[in-house]
Amino acid sequence: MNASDHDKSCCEVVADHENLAKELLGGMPPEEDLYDLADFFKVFGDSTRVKILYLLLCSEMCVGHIADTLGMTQSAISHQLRFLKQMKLVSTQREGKTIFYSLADAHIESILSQGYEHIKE
Amino acid sequence: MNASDHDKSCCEVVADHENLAKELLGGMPPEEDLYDLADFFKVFGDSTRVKILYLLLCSEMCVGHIADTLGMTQSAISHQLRFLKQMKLVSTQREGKTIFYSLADAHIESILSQGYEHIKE
DNA sequence: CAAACATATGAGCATCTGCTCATATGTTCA
DNA sequence: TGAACATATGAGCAGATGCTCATATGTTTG
Repeated sequence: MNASDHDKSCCEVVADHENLAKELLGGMPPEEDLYDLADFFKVFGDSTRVKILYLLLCSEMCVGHIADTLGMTQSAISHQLRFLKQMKLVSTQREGKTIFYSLADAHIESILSQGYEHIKE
Repeated sequence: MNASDHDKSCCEVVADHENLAKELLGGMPPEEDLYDLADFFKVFGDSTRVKILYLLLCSEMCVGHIADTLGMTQSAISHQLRFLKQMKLVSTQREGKTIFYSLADAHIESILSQGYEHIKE
């Protein structure tokens, strides 16, 4: 069975099923935003990145320090930080040889804590 | 360079670097919770699932109707709904042959909207 | 019970992801 | 300038992911 085979009689009686679909789709953000949104949440969908974000919630940190604290390689952390930076969740500040990473978005803490509330139910 | 090779002198002077790491790790949720948290956010990290959640935000819907509205196969949607159910984001209610899915968590709307705020900056 | 309908599920496959390894880039200081 | 340090990055690989296709399960109705 593919997308167009659904017998609409299963749901409440609706005069024009196609128009309802359009109406529902019209009520949500545009397609492109939904992709961006999914990409944004992908950031939080990996435990390494979540750990990094939690660390940065306490204070800004350099790459090597994050790697040490999490017991991971500098390379792995650096790759993830690049991703976090692309997604504008962290920002950097160079001081000599070292580069400090810090959170760049105010929503992060509340998003994390709301997710945490969910899994703790 | 691996995790233990980092020369701690790059950061602020800290008396006992290892203890600081433990302290930072102690300030965040336990390892297992962080995995659960990442798994939770993984749900929002796919545009198909985000679309489903947005639809269910409007009203409960049956599988075939969701598939139709999104222009995807019944199978694809059913697989995703199973995942959403496992993660306790949706719940089901059978009425005869059809099964209605609805949101099962109050955090979903605010998590989605905070994510949306972020990408709209 | 058999046919029709709604949904669920397992296998298979192409793509994506997150790591490692080696190496490059950039900075400081002797 | 060259050595040491901090970070970035590209290639490659194993495992995860999201779909399709075929089929199974469950429900209603003739």
